[in-house]
Amino acid sequence: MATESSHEVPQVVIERLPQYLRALSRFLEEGTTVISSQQLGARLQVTPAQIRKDLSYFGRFGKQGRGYTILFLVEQLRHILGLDQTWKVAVVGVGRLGRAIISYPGFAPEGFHVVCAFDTDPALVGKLTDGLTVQAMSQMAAVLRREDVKIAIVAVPAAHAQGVVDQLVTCGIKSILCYAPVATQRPSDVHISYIDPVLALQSMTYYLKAVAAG
Amino acid sequence: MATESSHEVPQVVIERLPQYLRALSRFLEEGTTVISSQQLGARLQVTPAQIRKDLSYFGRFGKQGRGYTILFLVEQLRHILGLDQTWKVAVVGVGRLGRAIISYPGFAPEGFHVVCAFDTDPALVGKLTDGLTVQAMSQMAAVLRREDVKIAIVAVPAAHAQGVVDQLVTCGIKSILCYAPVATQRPSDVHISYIDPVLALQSMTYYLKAVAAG
DNA sequence: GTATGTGAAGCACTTCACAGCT
DNA sequence: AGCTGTGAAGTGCTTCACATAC
Repeated sequence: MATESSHEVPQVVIERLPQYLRALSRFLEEGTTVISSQQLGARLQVTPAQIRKDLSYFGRFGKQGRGYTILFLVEQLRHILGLDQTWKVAVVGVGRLGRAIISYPGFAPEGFHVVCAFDTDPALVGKLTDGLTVQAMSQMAAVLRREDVKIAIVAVPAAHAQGVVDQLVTCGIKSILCYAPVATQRPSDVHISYIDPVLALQSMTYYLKAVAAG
Repeated sequence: MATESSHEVPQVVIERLPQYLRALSRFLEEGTTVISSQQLGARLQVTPAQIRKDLSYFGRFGKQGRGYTILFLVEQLRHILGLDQTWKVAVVGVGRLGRAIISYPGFAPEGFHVVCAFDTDPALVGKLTDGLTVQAMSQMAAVLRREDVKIAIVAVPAAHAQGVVDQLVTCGIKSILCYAPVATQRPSDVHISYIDPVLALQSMTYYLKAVAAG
């Protein structure tokens, strides 16, 4: 009971669970109520064994001979991932990209609510953006604590990203979604995911080039 | 000479090369001309052995006792990745997100040029968006061929993504960057990368939840 | 002395294959 | 008959450690 089991579940597994969840929700909408690992895997292009093994890290959710009751499995996955609650999110950087993130309609339905926004630019501070008042960076520590924000989205220029990450870490933030195109240093207990379309394109050209040469 | 060596280099390696390239470019800008795998790894939080191994798939680019001449290594990596040329890109879906992608200033400096945009909405077709005229989906096959476009960015609603991917595959497109939140079916020789902030957030909450409980 | 390049060892994730339940 | 859950086997990526080169 001393150590949490967090590290026994491979991170790749944790990254697949939200995909399972999303696909299962769609099956539900389509009227399916029970599903096999076979069927789910076909939709997601994952092997059935992979799905069963992934789920087995957390319990026994299926019925042999039948499959999984989708509604039940969805509930379980939402609980495992901590998605049976809402999460407050802060956006740092309210330029073109930051504004797009703030007004992106895909977060709220999934339980992620942007509740505050920060920027260094005095010309932006105090302005309303989609119902949010942009606040000064100096306010950040106090606001994050008061609002109990646990997740930050970084949308500042590359040159400022490291500084912003440092500040967020100081504020006790452990989860960051970073849109800035730079690898940032941080303590090992801070999770950062990067959204980086240019990196994605730059890997794809390797395969295009190879095909063209073949 | 029969089989291309594409499959001998692990995909994870290909995904790291653009990161190396970006970090190296920054070192160059800072005035560094020679670097060790140790120094590069420290910046990217990758082990030196990993970097040396990754590079060894493609040749010997360093000098023992010294390290790597950055300018030379950058050139080599750009060539390996096929980044020593420009690539034309098509955007499919010109809603809010599609417009943001078209006007994103980060692609062109890296050699990715959005040269055409498509949408089903007759109200959008013919309109100018950042210098591009939105075209009807029916034009797609002809335009992609004429312009020699090899990469497509999908920015349509989830419900239409599969259909669009199917059309792109029919057009011979092998590389797709997909912003729609759905896993799409496709032939194994078609590469799709997903940009999906919600999935990223949904994995992060697992660790937040675990910390809160511990 | 310093840092690369690389077989070999180590580790982690994936797939197999089958016992067990429905 | 069908499908899950899971040890065991298989695969592939990462790290080690050292010969080699400067």
